[in-house]
Amino acid sequence: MSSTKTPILAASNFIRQIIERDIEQGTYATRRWAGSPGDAAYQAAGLPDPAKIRTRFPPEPNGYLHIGHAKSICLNFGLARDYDGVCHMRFDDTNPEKEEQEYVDSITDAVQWLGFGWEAFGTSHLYYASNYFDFMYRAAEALIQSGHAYVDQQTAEEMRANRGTLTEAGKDSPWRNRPAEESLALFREMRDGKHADGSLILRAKIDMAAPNINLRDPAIYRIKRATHHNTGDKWCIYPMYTFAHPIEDALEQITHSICTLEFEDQRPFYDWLLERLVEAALLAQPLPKQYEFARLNLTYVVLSKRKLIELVENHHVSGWDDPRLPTLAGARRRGYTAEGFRLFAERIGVSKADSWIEYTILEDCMREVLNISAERRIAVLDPIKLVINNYPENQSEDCFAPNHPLKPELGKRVVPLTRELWIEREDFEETPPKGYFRLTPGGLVRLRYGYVVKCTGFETDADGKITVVHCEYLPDTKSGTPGSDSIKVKGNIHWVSVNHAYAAEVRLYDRLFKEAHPGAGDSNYLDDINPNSVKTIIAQLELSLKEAHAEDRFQFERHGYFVADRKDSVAGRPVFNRTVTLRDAWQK
RNA sequence: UGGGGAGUCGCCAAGUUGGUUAAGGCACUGGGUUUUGAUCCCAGCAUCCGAAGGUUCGAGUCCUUCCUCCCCAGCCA
Repeated sequence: MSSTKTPILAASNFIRQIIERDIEQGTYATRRWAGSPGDAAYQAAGLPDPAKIRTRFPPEPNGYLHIGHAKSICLNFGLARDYDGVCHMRFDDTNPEKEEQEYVDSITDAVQWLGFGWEAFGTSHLYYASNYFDFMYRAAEALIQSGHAYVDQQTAEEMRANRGTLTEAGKDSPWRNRPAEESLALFREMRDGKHADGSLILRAKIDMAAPNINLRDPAIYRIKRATHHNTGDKWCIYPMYTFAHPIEDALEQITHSICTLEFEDQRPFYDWLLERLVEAALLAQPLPKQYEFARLNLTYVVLSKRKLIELVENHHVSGWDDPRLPTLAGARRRGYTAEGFRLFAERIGVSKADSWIEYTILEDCMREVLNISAERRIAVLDPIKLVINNYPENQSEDCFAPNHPLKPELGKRVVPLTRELWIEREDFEETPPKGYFRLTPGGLVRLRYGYVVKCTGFETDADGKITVVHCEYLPDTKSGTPGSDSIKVKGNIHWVSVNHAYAAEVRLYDRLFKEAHPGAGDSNYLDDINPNSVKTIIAQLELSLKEAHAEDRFQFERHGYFVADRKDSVAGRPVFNRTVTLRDAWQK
């Protein structure tokens, strides 16, 4: 009947095909691994690498991870898992001005929360680009000595001007052909702090007329006096991403270096650099290869770092973990599950085509996972009182509600029925629209897990707003008793005993943006913010919910999936966040 | 109007070297089950693969031309 639908089966994609081909052809079979990252000589002394492939997830610790990163994480770690390889957790921390320890902590948390780890073949594979600064420096000197790099002293403005344009070739720097010894001496002075920030820069010497702008002598090492979160003040020069990343991959014996499309133009430099370092005997073949895939675009969401920061700093949301934010920290508070994200990642696939995934796909994945895993509970979110006039006062009767309709082994729990109950305001209509089959004057409806009742009247306040609904119950119709369904009713509404309820704070979240493409065209994405993205209410919950622990997830029957907020819940007084509603085929 | 990529059903996405009727998922539409208008089950859903030509017995898969979209001119990653 149910649960066999969720198994996550990996679909074919171009990256898997490349990996399968490489494994079949033994492309990386000769690699050796000495137990940790290192240069050619070090690795050569190692054993054949037990990992069939090595991938890596290389975030810069300068922000929080979001749903887009989840795609990359699932891809890289998932590939390693599926092909007997390992995925390195690597912080690409080459720019000390932007990076902080706080971010590395939140990132490792998020990756582990998603269900992945970096312990494999007996060791941890948590690495930092900054741990390779010594090697990078060595590689830079080797490049200078082989005539493949030089120290330029043009200003940033001059460099930009001489880079040319998309259609015009650039001009050689006047310092381009200075002797290698001179560049070497200058580079060492840069390292030794003898020059001001920005006054000198190390550039690769390739071709100022290259049609690919990234090959027009790209900057590879800059002077930047900043305290690094990891290396402190040891260095005042830092490598650029362009230079550092290929080296990081090579030192770690990465086989498949998977990144997003915008790095495609960078690949020729990636290969050029590594080949030069092989010539310098610093690295050995086979070299890692870079492959690019399309980053995730999700409707009704913004994923750009700049916009996320703006939303947080300008208090459009409560913080980086606001449940409305697409950050992993936010999604977690919202109640989204790691398994749901993994399902999502497989479901959307991997390709090179720019695409926009409909947000409902993500929600569906969460529903699919939660439907199987979440126990059911009863919650009245917008209460009005229902009085059963023919039911004795001071009487209480046990009704039995299954904890999970798909898993009878989880048993049932007792919910007490009394004369006065809370029911959902929308479950009563004085003048029902066509097709409405809940409570109406004179109509019958079943109190879920209890009796069938007949509406006998209702009360309103001065504004005509319904305050109390009256009914009478039919004694022989109690759920679970013989003949209880002799009277068929289509409507089935939930309820909570007034005397046995837990009045709790519940946050009803909706999407943060009301437009599928926030800020599309000339509009400002901030103007597309949904003013009703959260509604905080006091709901009447069945008493058992009072004991819920932070991050416990439930399906509130007929409403949706909710989670006890991991931040604001207190023992004995949990607060709930709505993760996602149930599907609703009833259009009102 | 330089370079690099991408265009297969509303949204994703398979489609190995050209070979019967173009996978699958989501959405949608019918029908069934159901004490959640949920779930689940069944059925339907591209004569067509950005366009136009061409090669071939045969093309989404090869060739030509064209169109559209994305990325690149940080001492960011």
